Amino acid sequence: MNEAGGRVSSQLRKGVLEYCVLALLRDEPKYGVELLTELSAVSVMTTSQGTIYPLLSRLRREGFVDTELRESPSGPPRRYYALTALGTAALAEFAGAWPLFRDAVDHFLTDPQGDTA
Amino acid sequence: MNEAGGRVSSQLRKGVLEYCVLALLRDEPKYGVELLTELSAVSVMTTSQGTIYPLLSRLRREGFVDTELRESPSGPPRRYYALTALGTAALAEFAGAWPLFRDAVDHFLTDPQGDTA
DNA sequence: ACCAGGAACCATGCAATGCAAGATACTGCC
DNA sequence: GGCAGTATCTTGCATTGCATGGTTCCTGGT
Repeated sequence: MNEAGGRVSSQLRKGVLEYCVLALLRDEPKYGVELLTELSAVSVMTTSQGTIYPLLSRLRREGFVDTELRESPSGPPRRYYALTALGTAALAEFAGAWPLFRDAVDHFLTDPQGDTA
Repeated sequence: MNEAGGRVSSQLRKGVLEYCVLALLRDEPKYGVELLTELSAVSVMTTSQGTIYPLLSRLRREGFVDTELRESPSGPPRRYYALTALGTAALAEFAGAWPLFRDAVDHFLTDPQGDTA
């Protein structure tokens, strides 16, 4: 029940977080906590470890990312996630569907009756 | 199954459909099948009775809408749904949260590293 | 009167996904 | 050895869209 980004934002994240993560990995491999940090940079996308790790596992299981364990300069080893060709394609598919969806919601919010364009 | 608006759009709808319905009711009460038709006008929002009726039941249970049974000129009676003050407030809350969320996704899709503004 | 068909509504069971809470493991410092 | 900090992962749960099927009511043909 956090007020600022509460129930609404939580439901909004469904099905989008996955692609934000893929987008974050577009340029270079990153590890879990790093992704968490970059997501938090945009407050509405802030999420937790309990969300990100199952999500990353699923992405790996479905072949969207490859993983590689690397030693950390200080701490336990980090698992780095890198986009595969399949992951790139999935991201592209989302990038195509998103504007349609976004404009649809904008449409309903601003002009529900659609008559007085 | 529908490929064009398949798994991606389906997940995108989660948590948004509810508010699109509230937006549709903003100006005047409407009944189930009518909402289904207006949603379908924007293809990515197309959904089914199995989605809309449980959703409308929930909106009623939570006090976002009031219902009124009216006779139909031809067919069984129609249950009309009208926005309550609570529903109007929920819609306003969503209308406030949506632009933040929308811009966040746009940000990740277009500039995942966010450094070269 | 009777039956076929369609319009409208609703309930049940399932799948996908985000989340809170907790468990495990590795490193460095004292 | 013990403690703190970083990082990964698992389990159980709540929410929500969806497919399927069933019920009620009206209309039209015979």
